[in-house]
Amino acid sequence: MYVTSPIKTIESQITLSPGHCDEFPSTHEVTFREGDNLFYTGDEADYVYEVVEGVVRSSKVLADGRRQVLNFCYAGEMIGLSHDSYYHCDCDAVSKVRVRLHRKNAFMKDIENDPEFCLKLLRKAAAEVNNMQDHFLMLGRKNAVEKISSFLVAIMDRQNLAKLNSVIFDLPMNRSDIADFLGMTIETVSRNFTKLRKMGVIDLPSTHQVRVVEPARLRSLAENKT
Amino acid sequence: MYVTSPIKTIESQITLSPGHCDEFPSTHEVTFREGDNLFYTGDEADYVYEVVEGVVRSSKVLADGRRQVLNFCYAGEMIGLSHDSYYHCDCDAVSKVRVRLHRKNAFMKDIENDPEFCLKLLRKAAAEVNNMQDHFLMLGRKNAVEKISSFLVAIMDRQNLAKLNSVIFDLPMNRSDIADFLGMTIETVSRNFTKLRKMGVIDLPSTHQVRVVEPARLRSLAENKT
DNA sequence: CGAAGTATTGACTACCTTCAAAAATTGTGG
DNA sequence: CCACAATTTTTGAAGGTAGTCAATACTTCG
Repeated sequence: MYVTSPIKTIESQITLSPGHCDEFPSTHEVTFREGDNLFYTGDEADYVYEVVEGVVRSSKVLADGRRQVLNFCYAGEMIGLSHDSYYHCDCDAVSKVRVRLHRKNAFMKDIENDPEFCLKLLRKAAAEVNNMQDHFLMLGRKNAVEKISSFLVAIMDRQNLAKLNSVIFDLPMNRSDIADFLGMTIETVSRNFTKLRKMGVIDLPSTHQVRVVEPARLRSLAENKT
Repeated sequence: MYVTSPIKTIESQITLSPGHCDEFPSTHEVTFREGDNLFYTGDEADYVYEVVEGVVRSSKVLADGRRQVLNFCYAGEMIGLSHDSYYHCDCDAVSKVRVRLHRKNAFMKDIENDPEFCLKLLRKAAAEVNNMQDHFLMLGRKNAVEKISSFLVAIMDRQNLAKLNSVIFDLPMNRSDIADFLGMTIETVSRNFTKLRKMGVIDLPSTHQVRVVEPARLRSLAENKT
């Protein structure tokens, strides 16, 4: 037996479809409002979360409060699969969120009983590692414009908006989330959104919407200085 | 049947022991000299590499030459397990290196035939994702001193030197490698090694050796400003 | 409509980078 | 083993990008 919707991600990014885990009601849905916490670092990792609707944010925080956003999880993705029995990041709702909770016990049993499922997960984990390595390159080596550009390109690619000439999409997260994801400040994020707008590469119909006017140019800005 | 030495890492970090893959001579050893390339981005990923001796470096490079070192692999660790049929990073010998090559076909077969092995790999992948997330925090949010401190602490922990009061160990990689791993320049790396030395936290018997005089202080510097 | 929160813009600062030179280390040939 | 060249590392000085602090504008929500 399989659940209906696709399952994704370890710590938010491993994609598997179709999912497993419902011999019993080992699965149930919960709703969170914007800003609500799903789990904290150190909590017992009893569940694996599958985002059904909305966007969640995972993050780590230093003792003095500096925060790094690790990922934004969209519908169809999973978060909270840990290598041990505790969560290793905080997880919060960026928007109103509906999630399906999978009991970890049942989930792990499914993996053990289905080698193909396990292998698929492993392959997705490797793909995820590769994605994260690209993020390393961005955090470590790209400047502000390149970071913002990369961020927007990544969203386009993730939502299969890559091939369109001009695209408009939502940014459910606020400037603070973006800043903490890209390793910069909200001011620098804002300044560089403005910069891209003034360059004519993007337009900002509202603070939570982006129209990419010149996708090709944005893509080249994401990698090189121009 | 199992190979004798422990196997580690997907893209260098997933640890499994004991390893598999030797029903046939699907495994053989090769030696590389310092600076030699093991594989490049885009090469056919025919082998999974297990480091037996020495240290290898994986990295990604932007079009204009900016480089991000992704990881340093020590003896017992593996690199080159890709989610598809190509490598996604460059891999080079930091020192003289002996590696055991595992044919990918055989390796994958082993995974398929041994659910326990696969699950172990998956768990290690999740642990690795968590490690990489900590690296996100470092690249995105830590300053120069904190980066150098974190780097040294990570090496100590990796080599189980954590509990000693004063430790001395080798740094096989050069300043340029460290800079590209931590997302800074060689000058900043050098200046901050000097800074930590002048603070009395570490000593530098040679450019490729570090003595940690005050491990506890180094550890606190790795996370907070002091 | 007013208050609170978020985003943008501006002025100034700081940290890291860049450019440059000196010092130290490594490698090579006599 | 030493001398010299090449490379790497360290140190110095100047400059730039992003950060900080502060004020204004915009949005959201009661």
